[in-house]
Amino acid sequence: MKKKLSIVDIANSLNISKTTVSFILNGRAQEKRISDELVKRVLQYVKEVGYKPNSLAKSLRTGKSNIIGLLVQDISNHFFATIARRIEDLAYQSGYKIIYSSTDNDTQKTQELIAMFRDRHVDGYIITPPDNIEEDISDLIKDGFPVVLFDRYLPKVATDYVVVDNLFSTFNATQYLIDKGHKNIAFITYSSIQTQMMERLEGYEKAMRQSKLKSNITEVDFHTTDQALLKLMADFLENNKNVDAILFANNHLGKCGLKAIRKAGKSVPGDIALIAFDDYELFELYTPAVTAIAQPIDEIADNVIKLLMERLNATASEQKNQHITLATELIIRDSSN
Amino acid sequence: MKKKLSIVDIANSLNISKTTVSFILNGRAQEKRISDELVKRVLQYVKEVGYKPNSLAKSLRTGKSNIIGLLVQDISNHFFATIARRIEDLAYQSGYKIIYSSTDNDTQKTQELIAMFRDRHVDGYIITPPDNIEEDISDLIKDGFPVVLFDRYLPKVATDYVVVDNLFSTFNATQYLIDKGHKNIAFITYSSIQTQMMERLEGYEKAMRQSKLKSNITEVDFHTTDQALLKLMADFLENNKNVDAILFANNHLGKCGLKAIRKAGKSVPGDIALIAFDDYELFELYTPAVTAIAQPIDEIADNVIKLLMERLNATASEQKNQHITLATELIIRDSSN
DNA sequence: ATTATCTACTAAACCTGTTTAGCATTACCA
DNA sequence: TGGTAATGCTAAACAGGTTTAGTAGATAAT
Repeated sequence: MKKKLSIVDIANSLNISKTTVSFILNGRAQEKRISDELVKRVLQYVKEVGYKPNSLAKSLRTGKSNIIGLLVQDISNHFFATIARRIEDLAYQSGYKIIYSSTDNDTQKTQELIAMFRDRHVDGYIITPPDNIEEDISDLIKDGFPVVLFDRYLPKVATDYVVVDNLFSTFNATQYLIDKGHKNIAFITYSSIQTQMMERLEGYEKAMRQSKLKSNITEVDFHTTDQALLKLMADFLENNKNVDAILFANNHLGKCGLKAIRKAGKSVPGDIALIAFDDYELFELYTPAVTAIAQPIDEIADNVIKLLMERLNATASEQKNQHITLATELIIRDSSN
Repeated sequence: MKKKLSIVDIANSLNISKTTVSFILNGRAQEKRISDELVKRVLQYVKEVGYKPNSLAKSLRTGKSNIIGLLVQDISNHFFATIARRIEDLAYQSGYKIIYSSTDNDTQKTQELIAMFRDRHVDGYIITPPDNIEEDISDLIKDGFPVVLFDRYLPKVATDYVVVDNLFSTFNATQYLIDKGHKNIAFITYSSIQTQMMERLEGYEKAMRQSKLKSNITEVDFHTTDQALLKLMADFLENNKNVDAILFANNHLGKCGLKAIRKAGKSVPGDIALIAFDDYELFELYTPAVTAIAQPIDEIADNVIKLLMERLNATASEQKNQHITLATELIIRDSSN
């Protein structure tokens, strides 16, 4: 195990001060009037021996880390995994690394993770915030850290965010079902006060109201296990035989709903029409395919990174907050019916 | 923005030396003969003001970080995302944080990521190694870092790993197809020299050989885009009309295969029987459901963490390497046929 | 000739912890 | 009573960088 070189080793080998080496490596040679000849000599030597500054020491002194903290609800969920992946790639291209972790929508866990990120001197934050996290995030912002939220936002916290037009999306999807002649359209969602969920609910209700149809809303607890969810869906189908269409508020609910419907031996969209929020390979390949509200995954990731980079590069820390709302696409797959 | 407290602030407030504070906070009070009374006073005060040591400074001095580096092939792939998620949870329970990143099976990217992890003083590594990474991983091991591989291993590198019995899995799956009367069984895989892929191929070939059937193997490049893959699969179906069963070497190939088959208007398993390596919700819900070789995802994660924790806690760095091979399960879903 | 300015660097402080080496006291023992 | 041991704590070095403040010598200006 050959010992790692330090900046002092470099300085000693070249008989110069480590200050000089530091200035040169940080591109401050000109500003510090270090001769071109010496700059060349140092860079050459550093490359030759493969010296890499210890970034812990660097972060300790500068308070910067070139690391972005990414907190998503659940990294094993396809929607978040795909966004995380793209964010990782884009950040990487800008010279930033990503540390990510799942919040599980758990406030305390999220608080701990934020504390850990702060502790590791993360430069910026990308977060899908759980409930009751307003204060922690406000603290981050107050302390000057760039924070970009996505998927949902916090009405009480002024910062950048990227969301989709949830209200219109479910309104539109519900209207689509109504136009196809469905009357008993159910909406299955999580009982949540998060903006995206509230808006999705509202879109559904608005469409139903406009057509003077009766709403049928089921709210389930976020922490329900998959098994319990399946049971719940089965019971729902059993007790709501008149329902001829269901709109699911996210991909996980849609997935479990599909399973339950399949178990119940119902046909889609013959017996019951389905629309799920978030598209999914599953919905595309299911026979017959399930109509879905597709979120623009790449665009979301692109905008999140764009906003964060703007904040990271901003000299004046006082810039306007930007709110980006992207359109979704209703991917109709049951048109044959 | 209230300034963060440092250990010096604590020491000054209590009129004692920071050395003493450090010893107490690190549980070395007894060993260092610090009076119980002072210990109590310090702990009380630290709790009161909410002081948390700066872990960067700590890592810089100790070389330890309580962080584990996790490198998976692709975090947006369901198999890896689920394992990563569980590893994250388990590590968290043992007081470790996870940094993860996707290798994309790209050797250079992986090398850079390993360098970054080293640089951030990661304590241990969990890796699904790409090709030609032997030397970098050997270096890690030589330098005393715990390394656990999974999904595949490197024959030339002596370290812990957790894999599944790939050879038997595909042998068994192929035999199942043969027993059901299929004669023209194709195997679609990536052209890869990675152990898991080689073994899967071998299992297929062995079963075909034993039954004196002719192998039909298609190897595609790992970096083929989804679109190209779809085209490729379509062409395959077009040019192999006699094929009555296909075994896919992983979930992604299986997924694309399904799409192609659906486009070609073929029925499963009527026209063509399918088995995919890795189970997937998609395969379960597809109509009719697709038979799959399910890997024991939880068990893989559990064993990976177990091995890594054993190494991290080992006093004698010279312990035996452990190789764990887990069984898969052939989930038969087309038995009706 | 003296002072001011510029050039090309560098010594030392700093970031925030951990660890080593050691220093007063008091207690114990012959 | 002098020497050793135990007790309870601390000063200073250290990890590996960045940044501040400054210095020595050459050149220019007054």
